[in-house]
Amino acid sequence: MTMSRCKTSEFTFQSSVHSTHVLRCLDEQRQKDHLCDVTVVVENRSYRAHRSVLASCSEFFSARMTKHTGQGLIISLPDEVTAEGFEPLLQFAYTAKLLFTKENVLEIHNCATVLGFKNLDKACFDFILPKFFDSNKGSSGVQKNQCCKTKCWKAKNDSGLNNDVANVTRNDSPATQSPKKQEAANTCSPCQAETDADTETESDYSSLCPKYRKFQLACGKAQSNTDTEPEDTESTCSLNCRPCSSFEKCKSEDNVSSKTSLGLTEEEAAMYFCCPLTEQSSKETPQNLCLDKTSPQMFPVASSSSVKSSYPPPHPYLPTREVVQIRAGNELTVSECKTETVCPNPSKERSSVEMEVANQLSAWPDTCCSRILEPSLHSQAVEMKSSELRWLKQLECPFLRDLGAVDAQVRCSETTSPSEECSYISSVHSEEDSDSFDTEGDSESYTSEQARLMQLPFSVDGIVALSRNDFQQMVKTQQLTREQLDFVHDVRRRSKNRIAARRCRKRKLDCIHNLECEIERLWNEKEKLTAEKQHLDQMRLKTRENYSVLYDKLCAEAKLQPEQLQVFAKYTSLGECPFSAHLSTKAQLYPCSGPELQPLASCLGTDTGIYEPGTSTRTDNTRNLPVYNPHTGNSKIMSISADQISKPETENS
DNA sequence: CATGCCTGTCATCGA
DNA sequence: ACTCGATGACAGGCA
Repeated sequence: MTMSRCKTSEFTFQSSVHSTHVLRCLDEQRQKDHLCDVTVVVENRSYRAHRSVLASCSEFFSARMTKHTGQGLIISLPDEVTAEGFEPLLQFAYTAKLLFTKENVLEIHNCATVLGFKNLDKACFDFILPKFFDSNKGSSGVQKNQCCKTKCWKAKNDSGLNNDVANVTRNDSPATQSPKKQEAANTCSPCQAETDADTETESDYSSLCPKYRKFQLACGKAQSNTDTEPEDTESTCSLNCRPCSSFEKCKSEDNVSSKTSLGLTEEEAAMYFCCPLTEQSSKETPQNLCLDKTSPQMFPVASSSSVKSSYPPPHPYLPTREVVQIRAGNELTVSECKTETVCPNPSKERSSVEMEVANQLSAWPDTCCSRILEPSLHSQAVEMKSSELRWLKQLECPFLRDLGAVDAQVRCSETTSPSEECSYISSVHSEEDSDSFDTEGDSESYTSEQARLMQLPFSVDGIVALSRNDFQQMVKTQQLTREQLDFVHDVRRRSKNRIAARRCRKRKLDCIHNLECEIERLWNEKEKLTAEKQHLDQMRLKTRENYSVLYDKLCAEAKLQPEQLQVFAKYTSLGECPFSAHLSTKAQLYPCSGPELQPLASCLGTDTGIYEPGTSTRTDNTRNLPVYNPHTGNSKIMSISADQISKPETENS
């Protein structure tokens, strides 16, 4: 009865990389023509692929595949579809990344429309095409340099437009947020997204400290967690607040060449080390700091993934996040990255991120970001490596950083191979995620000021993000004075420690929260058990009463003789016999009671003592005495109450 | 002005 | 020996 109500808690392990891994394997299979079961013919060219992949991406293929189930299916595409347009789409189907240029984007768009490529048309072309081909679009307002909360917040205060934007999003924010948090959330959606991005790695906490994992598990947080990795968050944030005012100029500077020795490309080095903050850039276009209200529907809202847990209930929403990436080539990559996050309002949060993405993307051709798209820099789009990702983080395209995917990938690529990923997401969400940067600005600005005074040849913002080896290598390659060296080390140490302190505090809060959960759970369990005990006690009482009634009836109707009672006692002389509760009294009340009943009562009460009706406590007026059995002629030590002892004596007398 | 909260920093410890 | 992360303690800012 009760056991059926006690369920074992369920936990869910959700891999953040599984889908990517599967997709990559499928792509490899396609390239090796392994397990491919369909041939697509376009303009006399044939492409091998997997039906399931094509069908899942394209309505056209889905319709065609379902009609033909046999092996060796060959599908010829309509004349409108060209190989130039189809190849990137096929690539997209297997990589979630669409590589396109201004020259072929129309062709791709046309093919995507014909083939009904899901999630690509609106998510990509609806706003990319106007940006490429809208001649009315000016180049003003292209600086998308702000990212960190502090600056967003400050910028917002300085800008009426941002206030408007904030008003737009304010309704989306939970009313329970503290003003500070709410402001931060309202100010800059990428910042929120940034914190969401952090949620991918907080699982480290549990691995770092088993006790936290225990608490998280106890509260079922193992699957619903959304913790953060403030380190990357901050480094990301701080790194990006330095817009590159002139890439070409940066490239020409001497320190670039020295940075290339670190394994960075010239562009990376330029991006990384010479991006002096342009005051004007951060001020002149405050509207870019936040949302673009004009593009709220650019991305379709994708379905949320779900997790399950019996206790506590999981977050009911895990919105996806789309990431726009750029590659070090002349192609633009729009990829969809579904990542586990938690936010109060998935659709709205998502839309704000989408708007930000669209907003930022719209500015690319005019910003320094566009420069890296120039064909002269890289002719080939290559896989992102950690160094690339790292310098991508420094680009002035906030959505890159703020969405956190770059961070996550950098982390993954730094710790493992690029394809071998941060293994899982197990995150605990707490509101602390979103307010990590409120007062950071002052410290950062002070540090920056100091760095300026020290005349460092690079930005101190980046040194925290560097790995140990990179940092040491960078320090070696730089001709730093003793003071500069100390300062750099000091900054790095303090930044690291600052981040560690945040993590530590967050863990502590999580731990407290989990303990509160545990307490609440245990209280509920205790109340439940108490109620159950009371119920069982009542049941027992009722049962005893029923037996009592039965016994009364039996004795009254049967009118047992003493010998019969002896026999009855013999066969019912069990400790657990419910009659035992009444024998001490019944023996005195009924006519059949008498000295003969003594063995019966004694017998029934031997093992468990004499019990009072309705109670489970043994009365203390019992004594162990030898009782003579007339039938057997033997004496037996039995526990007999004082009442039963005195009764025969009075009767005998 | 006192208080509590948040954050950065330092010192220390253990890995 | 050195680095790094975690964490307690302390101080300062802020509401």
